[in-house]
Amino acid sequence: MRKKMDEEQREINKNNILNCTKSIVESEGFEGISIRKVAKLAGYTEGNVYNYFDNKDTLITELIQLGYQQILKATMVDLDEGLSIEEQIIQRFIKYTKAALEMPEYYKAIMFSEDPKILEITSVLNNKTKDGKKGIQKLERLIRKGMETGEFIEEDHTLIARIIWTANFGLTLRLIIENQSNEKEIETLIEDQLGLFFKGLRKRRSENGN
Amino acid sequence: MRKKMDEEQREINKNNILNCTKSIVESEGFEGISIRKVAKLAGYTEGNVYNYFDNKDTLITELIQLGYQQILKATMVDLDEGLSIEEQIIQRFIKYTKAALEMPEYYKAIMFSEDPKILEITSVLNNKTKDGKKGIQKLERLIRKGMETGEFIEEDHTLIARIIWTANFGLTLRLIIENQSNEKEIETLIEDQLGLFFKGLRKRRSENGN
Amino acid sequence: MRKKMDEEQREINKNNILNCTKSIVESEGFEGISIRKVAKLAGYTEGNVYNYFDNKDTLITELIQLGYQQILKATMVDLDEGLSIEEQIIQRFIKYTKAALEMPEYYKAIMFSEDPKILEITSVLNNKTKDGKKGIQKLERLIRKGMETGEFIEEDHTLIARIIWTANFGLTLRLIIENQSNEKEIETLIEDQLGLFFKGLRKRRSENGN
Amino acid sequence: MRKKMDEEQREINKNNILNCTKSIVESEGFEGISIRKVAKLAGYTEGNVYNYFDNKDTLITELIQLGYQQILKATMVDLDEGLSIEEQIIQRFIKYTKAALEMPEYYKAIMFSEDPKILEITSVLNNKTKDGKKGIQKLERLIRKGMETGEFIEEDHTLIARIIWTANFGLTLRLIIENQSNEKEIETLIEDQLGLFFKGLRKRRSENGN
DNA sequence: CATGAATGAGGATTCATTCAT
DNA sequence: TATGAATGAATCCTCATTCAT
Repeated sequence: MRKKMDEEQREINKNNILNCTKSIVESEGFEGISIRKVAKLAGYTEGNVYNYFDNKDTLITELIQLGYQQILKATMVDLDEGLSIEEQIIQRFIKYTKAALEMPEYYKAIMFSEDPKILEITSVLNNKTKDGKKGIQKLERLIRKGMETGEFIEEDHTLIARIIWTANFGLTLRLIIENQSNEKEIETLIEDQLGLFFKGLRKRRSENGN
Repeated sequence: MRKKMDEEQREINKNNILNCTKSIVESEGFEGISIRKVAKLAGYTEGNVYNYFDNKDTLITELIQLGYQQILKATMVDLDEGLSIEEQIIQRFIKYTKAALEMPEYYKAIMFSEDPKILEITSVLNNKTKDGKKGIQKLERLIRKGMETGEFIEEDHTLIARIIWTANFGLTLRLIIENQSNEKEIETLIEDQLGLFFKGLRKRRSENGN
Repeated sequence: MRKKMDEEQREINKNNILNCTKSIVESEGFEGISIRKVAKLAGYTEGNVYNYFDNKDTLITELIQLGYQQILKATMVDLDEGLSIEEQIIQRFIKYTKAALEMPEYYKAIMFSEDPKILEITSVLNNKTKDGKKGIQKLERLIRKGMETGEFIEEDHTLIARIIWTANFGLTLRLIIENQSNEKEIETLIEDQLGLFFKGLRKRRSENGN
Repeated sequence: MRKKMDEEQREINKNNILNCTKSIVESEGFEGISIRKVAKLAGYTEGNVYNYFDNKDTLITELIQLGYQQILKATMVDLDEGLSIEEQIIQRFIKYTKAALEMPEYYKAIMFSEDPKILEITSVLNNKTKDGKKGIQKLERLIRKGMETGEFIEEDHTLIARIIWTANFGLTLRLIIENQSNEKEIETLIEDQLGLFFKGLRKRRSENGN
């Protein structure tokens, strides 16, 4: 019982540290992280931080993993029923991008990490990684489904997923870097980019069964 | 006359410093830059670097500007004659991406800079910026031309340029971050991504009204 | 009865800690000792170590005492019968030196400690110390015996013991520091050094008065 | 001219730092050295120490080299003429040991360093090192000379030198560690130890040219 | 007895920048 | 122009020890 309390308290403290670190990242960028600042902001002694994280690197790694989960959670929310595959994909990307824009520095850091542990989650051009956790696999499945239902033309669904994902990734980054924040414009841009893709993907009647 | 020599020499020295900084960036990443290292590598004393650059920030800003020019130069090379607009665009993006992949750390730094001076050059979603220096403007012009010649359907050429540019940007970054280096694969990915866009852009006979 | 168990357990735990510390010393040197590392290696928590040792210093002192006993034990092993005093001394020194060379860092630490408690055991040039624990006293006795049996010339046996002991001490240390490990060479060096001494100590017929 | 001044000043500053470090060593032992303390004692900023020494290690290495030179200088002083080889050796060892006893902590550190650069100078059991600098080579030469002049019996002079050197080394260390400081006693001990060796080395008439 | 969080000081090192020369 | 010593603050990290639980 006591043990459980302690475990809980520990978890709370770790999260406290992580959240403080996150707020540093958002205000000063990722390179602004220092154990000093983190400790001060979290109300701990510098040394004590090391009771929760072995070193700066593992702190950062955990921070990034946490951030990625937050973005995924925001993306994986339930959608309206009855949407076409195309519409589902668009809705998901809009949610994803908006979540990213709410923690821009953080998102950049996650997506730029070359830490193998992080790349296992974030990589997109690489199929050597475990399944399940990765966002692009959801997209892949949707695209395959669209091909099966005849909504899309037959193509290499892995390739298509990569093409679309990276495109939205680039757009999201430019939105962050160029500090665009008009919600409507953002949605439009995403829709237009995806729309242009889908125009090439949609099965038209003339290609149909005749 | 002597004055002129001095000016020239000064320019040479500045470039020397910039190039040395660039090589540090490629080997140690952008955060690896320090005046100490730059000075040592360039064969100057620490203090003397400050005779050429006010401070570290201006050095970095100039460095980024230089890097962008180098990438643009590699992109703006002459192409074979007789290429369709679509082919021209694809060729340019392949060249651009390859140039970026040859200086990956550098490229990331350029594209991630939020320094206003740099953004003036690199921004893509923003039309408040100056004329001809920017790469996306060349793309815009090509797309407009393709619309005028009837190769593409009529659309907002600025928007289309942004959509395509950011897509390739995202792909390029993932190639860098995930450290993909197979030239053939890279070309194929670029071609496939752009190809999917153009599929939706190409004017087909049935849309041709005649 | 229960109390006794506790006492026993306590002793076991202390020895566990001491042995773990010893292994740290051998792998990282004496300055590598930290309560953290000791605790982790011994499977205790940091704080708990303080239930067994008042502080780092007493831990180290006890450690050194333990080490000295181990070396003495290795030295005081039974020898073949029928050896001359000279041969006995040589055999003992070889055993002693080899034992030292098997725990080099540890041996250095023991012999370099200026902690009074340790010096009580290790000192050699000082006669103010207690009785039988000390290695040099065994040597002294052997030399005196050799003088009594007529194997050696009459001399100040305390002085001779010191001379010989320190000589072997210096040799042992150089063997450790210069990392010599060839067993045969080591034995030869010890034998040669002691041999040269004994050459001056042996009673020759011409000095024998008869 | 200016350059020369600067060089000189630099040398002065370096020596200042080295001497301050030396005094820390004598008062707190070798493990007491820290850049913080050195800087404070020398009146510099912590960071500035790094303008003179690349890091703590090189500072220590230079410190040890300096110390060894000081001991050697004290040892290599001119002796009275007309001394026998044996007497010369004894005199040198007395001077050497006294010099060591005047900087005990320092001496220990030098003789215990396993830094290759230092071992090149201090090693005694190893013949792979350059000649000239090393103290034992002087001893070797004297012994060989003693053999050539017929003062000593014929033996392996390298081996004899090692035996004698390590013996005195051990004695010196015990004098330091057990904090013996009576000059007369020290001299006697050294003389007695060497004397016992020489007793076995001296050529006696009966062994002489028979 | 045992836990492990917390402290506070100290460790080496690096850095951008200034300034007298 | 050029030098490089000097500064002062910041970096990450480790440590012995204490103490409430």
